[in-house]
Amino acid sequence: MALTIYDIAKKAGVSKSTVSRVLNKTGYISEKTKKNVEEVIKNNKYIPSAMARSLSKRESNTIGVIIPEADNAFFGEILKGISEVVDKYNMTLIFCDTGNSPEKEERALNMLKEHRVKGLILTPANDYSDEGAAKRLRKQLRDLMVPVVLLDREVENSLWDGVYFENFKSAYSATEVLISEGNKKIGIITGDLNIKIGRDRYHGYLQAMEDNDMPVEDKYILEGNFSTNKAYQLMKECIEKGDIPDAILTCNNRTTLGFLKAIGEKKLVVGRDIAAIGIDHNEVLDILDYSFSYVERDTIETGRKATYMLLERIDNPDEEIDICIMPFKIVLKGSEKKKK
Amino acid sequence: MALTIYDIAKKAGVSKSTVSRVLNKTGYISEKTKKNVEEVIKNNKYIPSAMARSLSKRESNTIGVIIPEADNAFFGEILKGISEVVDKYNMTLIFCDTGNSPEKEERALNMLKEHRVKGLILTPANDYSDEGAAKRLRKQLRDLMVPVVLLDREVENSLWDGVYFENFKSAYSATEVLISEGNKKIGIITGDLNIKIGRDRYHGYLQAMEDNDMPVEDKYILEGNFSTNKAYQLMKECIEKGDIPDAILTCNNRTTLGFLKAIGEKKLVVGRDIAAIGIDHNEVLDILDYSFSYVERDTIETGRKATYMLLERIDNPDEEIDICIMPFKIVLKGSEKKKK
DNA sequence: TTAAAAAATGAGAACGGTTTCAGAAATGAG
DNA sequence: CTCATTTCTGAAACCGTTCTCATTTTTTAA
Repeated sequence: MALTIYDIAKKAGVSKSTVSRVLNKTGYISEKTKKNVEEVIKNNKYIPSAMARSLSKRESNTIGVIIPEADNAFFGEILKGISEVVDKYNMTLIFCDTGNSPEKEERALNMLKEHRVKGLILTPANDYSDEGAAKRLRKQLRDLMVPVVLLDREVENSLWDGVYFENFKSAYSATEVLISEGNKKIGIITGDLNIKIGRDRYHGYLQAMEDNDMPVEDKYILEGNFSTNKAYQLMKECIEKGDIPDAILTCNNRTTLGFLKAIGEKKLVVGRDIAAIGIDHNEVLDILDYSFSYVERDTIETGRKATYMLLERIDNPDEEIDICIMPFKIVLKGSEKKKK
Repeated sequence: MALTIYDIAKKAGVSKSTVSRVLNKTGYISEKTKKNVEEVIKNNKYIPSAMARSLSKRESNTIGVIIPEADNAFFGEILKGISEVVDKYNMTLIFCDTGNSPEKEERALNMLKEHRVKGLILTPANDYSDEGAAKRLRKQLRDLMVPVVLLDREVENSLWDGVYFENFKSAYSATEVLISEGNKKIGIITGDLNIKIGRDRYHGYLQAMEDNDMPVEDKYILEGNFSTNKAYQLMKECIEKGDIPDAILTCNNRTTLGFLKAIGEKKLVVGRDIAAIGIDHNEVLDILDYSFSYVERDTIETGRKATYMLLERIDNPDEEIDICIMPFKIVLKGSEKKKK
């Protein structure tokens, strides 16, 4: 077994109180004993037990992170940002991937509670739009009894801090770009409409259309679910029906890829046969010089921001709820209009 | 503060020993008290403290994972695989991202030791080819005093289990594909040659060339570092010099992208002006129907495998060292030859 | 019926730290 | 030189569990 504080005390010929003082730089200590104890600690490579310490201090130094898909670059980058700040503050990060399953999420929450985490950063498995499920999640979070920062996906009627993106507005703006470029028949491949961010983007599109007196046609509304494959299928069918819109808004990075796949397969060219703009940046498209306009947001920074907010909240539990909306930027690459 | 086992005992009118028995389903207990205690636990939403439990049992249920770049899809997928198995066995995962910095890595190791993790899955920040640094890492790992499974990057002369890829062989095979397609001047954009996997791939290339009596020309050996940008710069310069090889082997996913960027920028077409094959799959290329041949490996499965090996090792500390080499598969898409 | 065995429970030590308290040693003021 | 401070140190309680014993109660066997 690893050495204990008592072993060190014995070797150094002092009491464990003294060792503890050296360890924590607290209270009075003579330079001589300090040096001596430090020596013994170093020689024996003693590292105190975080568990014992937490137990004794009745406070852990750990935060929990629950995300739905680590293998999605979007969340990978967010995790990176979180990890950066957690490391900076010498804290510990317990990681859980739910694979978008609410059951796994519940298990993860219990596990984090067992570990008495100080706080939690959470992207819910889904946003529990069904009120029963949302209620259940809210209850689970309340039972955790620690600060929570929601990330990317809201939980309606919840009282937690959150870092979100401007879903409605970014879709609205992107749609307006398509409109202002003179596209007439403008369609959308939506995200999952069971998820709020999916709905918000869809509504942003609808609103932009309405505000600009553009007709919204059902046949150009392809109801997807944020996956590459669904988007591909929908777009493929759409093309096969022989009636494609002038322009399309794709609602996330994967949807964009599915769209492009269908387009490519049918030998159509974006920016010639169909205009398009997407939400989310696909780094690869730029690298390949594949001109595709998009709505960009800084994911790594988002992870950092969420972590700072959590730490802030841990220190000030009684401040007002803080919601941070990360800005977006529209990057035009030419795909937003059909060149004649 | 959260409830303790003692609170529950009081409410249930029993001793904490009894509550502990109910909690752990151990020892004798009458059906009646059991039901009663369970009731109280449930009503009060009592969740025992993992720290106190670990301390008492002198064993944690936690493993550590250290990877260099969570924002790299490759590691994101690996993390996904690890997380899956960790969850399956109801364990806890402490996550660290080193950003390829040995200093951060050392801090991470200390932190994990503080938490008395049961085991560690590690992709070293670099492989410490410089013997001094390698020695230091080996020492740090030994000091951890728990099982370690290395992932993707070896540490020379270490005595740890590991899950690796067939770096030499896959580069060898990929190079042979280029050779057998009749390409004469075959070049390579290497990975970081300070890292063993970088060297191994490079040596695989060299060996394949030698075994097939192909001349290796310095000017076609572009020494990269696994990054998109470096590969881009190198390839760009190469093209600008006006003497490009017939075929190129790119040594990882990012290198491939950098290569493609340079190629595209210069209006060259892979499979027409230059043949190429890469190590690592870039999902996007397939989606975009961008025919690029590559060496594929199953990353999520690799994460799972590493975790199983770790758990196995934790249970059987004295078995022989286990090294698992994950298989690779060459997927040809046509880019491996120049169509005349 | 009775003694032995089995079942049920609680008391208390232990895990490895921190922290409060009290006493001893050193220092300073008068 | 004495007394009050200040500095230094250790003893012991505590954190929330598990686990070993010991004790009591119940069951079983003879």
